[in-house]
Formats: sequence, structure tokens, C-alpha cells
Amino acid sequence: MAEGPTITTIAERAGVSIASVSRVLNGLPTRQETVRKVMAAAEELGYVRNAVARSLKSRRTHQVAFAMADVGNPAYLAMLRQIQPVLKAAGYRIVLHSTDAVVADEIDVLHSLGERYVDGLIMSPLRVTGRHLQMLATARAPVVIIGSVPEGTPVDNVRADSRTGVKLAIDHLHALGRRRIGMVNGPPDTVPGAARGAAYIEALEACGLPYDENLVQIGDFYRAEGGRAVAALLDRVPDLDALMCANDLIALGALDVLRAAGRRVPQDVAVVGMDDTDLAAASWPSLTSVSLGSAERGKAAAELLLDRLQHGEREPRVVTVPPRLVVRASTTGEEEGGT
Amino acid sequence: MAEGPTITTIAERAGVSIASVSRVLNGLPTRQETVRKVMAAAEELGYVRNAVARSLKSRRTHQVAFAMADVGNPAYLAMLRQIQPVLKAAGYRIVLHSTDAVVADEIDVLHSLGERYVDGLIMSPLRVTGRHLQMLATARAPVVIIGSVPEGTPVDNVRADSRTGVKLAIDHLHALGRRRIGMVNGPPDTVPGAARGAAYIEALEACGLPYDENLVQIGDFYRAEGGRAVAALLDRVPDLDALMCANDLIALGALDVLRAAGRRVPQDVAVVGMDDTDLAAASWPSLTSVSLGSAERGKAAAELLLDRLQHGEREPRVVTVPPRLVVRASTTGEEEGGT
DNA sequence: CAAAACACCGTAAACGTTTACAGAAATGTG
DNA sequence: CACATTTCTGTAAACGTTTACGGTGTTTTG
Repeated sequence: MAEGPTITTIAERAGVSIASVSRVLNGLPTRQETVRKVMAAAEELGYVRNAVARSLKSRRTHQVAFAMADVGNPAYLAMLRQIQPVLKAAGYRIVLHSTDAVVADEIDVLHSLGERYVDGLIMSPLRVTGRHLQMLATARAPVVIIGSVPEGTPVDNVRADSRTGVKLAIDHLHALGRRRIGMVNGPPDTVPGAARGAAYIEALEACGLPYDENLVQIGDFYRAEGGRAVAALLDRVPDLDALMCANDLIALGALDVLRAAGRRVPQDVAVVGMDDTDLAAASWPSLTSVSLGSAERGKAAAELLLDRLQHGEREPRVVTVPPRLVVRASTTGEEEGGT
Repeated sequence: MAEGPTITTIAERAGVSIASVSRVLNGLPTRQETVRKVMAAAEELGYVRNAVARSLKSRRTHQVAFAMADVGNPAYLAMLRQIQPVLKAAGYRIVLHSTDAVVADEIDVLHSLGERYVDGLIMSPLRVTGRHLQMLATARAPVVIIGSVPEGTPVDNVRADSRTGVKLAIDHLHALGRRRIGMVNGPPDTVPGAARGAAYIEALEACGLPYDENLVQIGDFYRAEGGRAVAALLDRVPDLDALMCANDLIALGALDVLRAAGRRVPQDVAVVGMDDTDLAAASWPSLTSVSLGSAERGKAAAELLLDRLQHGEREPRVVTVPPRLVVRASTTGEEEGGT
């Protein structure tokens, strides 16, 4: 923790100017003799370049921020897992923010871009409000949003297609002969909540199934509340034979409650989750889940950001990642499904 | 992305010197009139303090690095989840590193402390080598290690007590009447692998059970390989009646394989995991698991680091977090344990 | 051998802050 | 009103780099 060596220390020891030291360290053309002296001095002193000073001068921090709604949510984790190596390979460090989906915190993060401690930001907000859009329009560094943002917002955007995702799931359930398909959703004022709710209605109708608002129950996006929502739904609709859950955590809550109620999964009630997190494979019965490509979205977001950092201004781009239905035992596991 | 306003821009507009601007912005005593002018100018220009310049001058970055072995591992995630709010509340940002447990990467992270882009580091290495110790001794910023480090290493240290943890589990299994208790462990050259392996032998003997090396199978710390290890173990020891797994992922692999082999959990084989991750509660049967207090360790590490950052030099401290056995269905779930 | 060309190097300015110091303005005191 | 205090402000230096520019010293050229 002693005062570290600087370029000046090296210059003195090597008997050259700081400019020469800098040149040697950056590989600019220099006399062999000087290179040798500088390298030797740097080596002996254990010199390491000061990133802060370098950033100040170069106006590049080689840091990128990732603002996730919730450190605990496996979907964001899956994104992070892909973002990390892409950015690392390009020489960027990741600064992590957890906003707990609080709008004020997200605005703070956008505002803090003005501090210029990062070169760019990847953000995945749960809600997109007017203030978000306003901040995005004046952001002081490039931003990539994972999630949907209105046309014309000047940021790169990576979208999931939850509409198609829900349709895949409903079609699957319909094909299995299910006709009373309930939905447990998160708050409708969130982007995913709104999209998934609308998609559910649309998909039902595409199958020729009537939409019955009794079939829909709203909670939050977590396991405990998801379970409570399912309990309420079961009470109201005893002949329920399938459940579309707005994410995997809700689906786990559903499994808990169904098991407690003595309903067999999938024989009595088939369950589909969403996000295809690690939990889906870990649960038992394992969970059929709609993968919205969290991993792919993370990767795409990192690549978009890098591209923008390297090539500067250009049209905002939108990448849509197609969903995929991962079928597991909670819909088709007759042989091994059980109480 | 236009050139942002600086202290100089404000000074010009307000008709004062940059020193006055800085004073106002930092709340140092200033004439009311000046405060007003500066605030107004700052407001109009949308000024935000440049964190890089400030860091350079103050020699404080208000950033802390967290180096986790693997972004995908839920145990590290649990730590992160606790570290995050503690540091955030104290005004620190988190820079995330994923070292994939590669020693060279960990050394790199330690080395990069010399760049002074962070004020401190929390690191959780899987192995601690001589090079680690050497780098730790000369680290250019305070470091807190989560995991065990030899006496005398000049860093704060937060330890789990896996020895007691394993003992809790083995005692539990023994009390349930199990006598052929196998162990599936990770590599013995990792710190956790070594500790857990030794603790297993010790705990068996404390119960008066003979140690049989056939009962131990080594793999890695992941699900697939864990499953393979269990399969091998079952082949070799058909009368196995309990399994101590070195972490939850291995235990999930065990559940997969036991189910496929038609062994009932827990009736035929009881299974205990370790780390008590979210997966343990999600699996079915839910997994009895030894909590090594990942969350508590994360919190303790963050607090140690903050304390050190605020109060400077002092004796290195060691905090040990006691383990806790979380009993679930995989050892005692007769009523609902399944095929 | 003088002049031109070149290779290398050092000085100094800049990045955007904070802060020690001294000078100016305002206030208090006799 | 002269002076001593106090309060406020501006100048300049510093943090550790990068880099434009001009000056040496060496080599090439006619």
C-alpha cells in the first residue's frame, strides 16, 4: 500500500524524461538503449500503469456498466454470464449495478453516466417510464437496453419476443389437449407483464379457445407470491388443466401449491414457466419453459455496445432474439411425473 | 454524447473562478450570492462531476472489485447479493471479475490493483497457491479473502467452517440410521475440496463408522460430472444408503442419477448437498443442504473491507461464519419422497 | 565539408478536479 | 477614520498520464 511508482519515478531512475518513459511503455519508436533502461527501471520498481490518470487523459475508462434489475434473478445472471466474457475479451471491465427495479435508481444510473466513470451501459429495466426515455435521449454515453423501447429512442435495443414465446407455450399445451389454460402473471405495468398478458390472450384466441378473465391471476415475479396466486386461481377455477406462468419462479411456486393440493403435474395440471433458468432444469418435475434467450440477449447486447464504442455514431439498432420452447416433464412427463 | 460541461464551463458562465465552483459543489463555506450563481449555472448546464478527475486528485475511486471464481455459481451469487447493498450504501461501486478459477487470472486481478482503479478487493479463490500469497503480501490495495488463507498472510479473511458443516451433515445421516455414507467431492487440490474431504473422514470416525475409500468419488463441482461420479459410486457400492455431496450442484446430479437408477430419495438413499443455494429449495425432493453461510460471508467481507478502507492500517482480522444444516426432503421426506 | 534529412528526446501543456496560499473585500474595533 | 479581523475569492500547483512541438545530435547527401 506504499506510494506506488509512477512514470516520474521511472524517469528519474532511468535517467530519461517522462515522455520517453511513456513512449517506451506504449511501444512508440524509441532508441533501443532507452527502451532497455526504461524497461529495466519499470521492472525493478514493479511499475503498473495508473488507470485513472490514463482514463483522464484518454477520455476512455475501459469500463462498462451493467445495470440489472435484481442480482438475485437468474435471468439477469444468465445475461451477465454472457456479457462478461465478451467485454473482458475486448479489454473492458464490468461495473455492476443492482437497481432492484426501482425507477429512481435506474434514473440515477443513467444520470451517473455524466460522471464518465464508464464508456457505456447495458441496462435491463423492468419498466420503461417517460423519465427513462428522457434520460436515454440525453445520456452522456452509449446505452444498450435489453428489453423493449419505443421506436425512435436513440439507443441500441435487444428484444425478446415474448409474444411468440407465449404462443409457443400455449400451442404446445393446446396440442396436448389442454383446454382450461390459466395464466399467472406479474404486474401489468411492467414491460414483461404487459407483453406476456397480451400475448396470452392473443395465443388463446389463435387456438380457438375462449378467453376467460377468471383464468388470469396477477401477482409479482417471485415464488411465494406466485404460489399464492396459483392457490387463488385453483379455488376459482377447479377444472384448470394447465398453467402458463410468466416466469420460472412463479412456476416453482405453482409446483409447490399444486403438490400441496394433491394435483399431479402434468397429469392433472401441466405447467409451463418462462426464461428457462437453471431452476427449470433443477426442479422436479423438471419444468417446461419458454427460453427467451437471456444468454443470447446478453451476448448480443455486449456486442452491440462494443461495436458502438469502437465505431462511434450510427443508427440505433434493434436485435430481436427468437424464443424457444424447452419441453420437460412438467408438461409431458407422464412416465415419471408424479405426486 | 456532446462534450460535457466542466467546472471551467460553469466558472465562465457564473463569472467566478474554478476554485469557487469547486467549493460550492463541495459545500465549503462560500458567500450566498456566489453559491446561487454557481448552482444556477450548474443546473442550466446539466453539470455532473467527472469521477475520473476527482479520483485522480483524491486518490480514491470509490470502486471496489469483487473477483468471483465463476459467475454461474449460485454460492458466489449469494455473496454478491449481500456485498452489493453494503458497498452501495457506503457509496462504492462494484467492479466484477470472473476468473473461472484460473490461477493466472486471479493473479492478474491482484496485479491490476496496481492500476488503482479500485480502492479494494474482495476475492474468493478456489485454490490458494504460493503465487497468490506472494501477490497478497505486496498487494497495492486492501484485500479481503473469502476462503481460508494461511496464518500471517496480511489480509482480512472470512472463513466458512466446512469441517463443522460436514460433521453436522454426517451426524444427521447417522442419527437417521444410515451407515453406508458415500461422499462425492470436487478436486482435492482446491481449498473446499481438501477441507470437505478431510472433514468427511473425521466426521465418520467421530460417529464410529469405518472409513472406506471406496465410498469416496472425486469429480468436479458441477452437476453433470457430479452425476457421473454418483453413477460410478453406485456401481462400486450397491448398498450405499446416503450421499454427502460437496456442493448442491453435485447433489442435483446425484438426484438425477438416483432417479434414473430407480433408487428412492430419501428412502433408499438420503442425499445432502452443500452451500444451501436456491437450487436446493427448488429441487424435488428438496435438498437437505449444509449452509456455509455464503450470504453472511459476503456481508462480512464487505464490512471488513469498508472498515479497512475507512480506518486504514490495522491487524488483519479473521471472521469465521458458522455452518448450519438446513433439513429438507432429501433426507427426511418420507411422506412425500418419490420415485 | 556544408547542408539537408532524420531519429530521438525533453519541455510543456492538457485532461478535470481539489486545495494551499495569498490577496481582496467586507466587517469589526478603537 | 485608521487599523485589525474576518470572510471570501482567485491563482497556481498538483494528481499521473499522453502527446504536440521544437531542439539536439547523428547520419545522409550533393
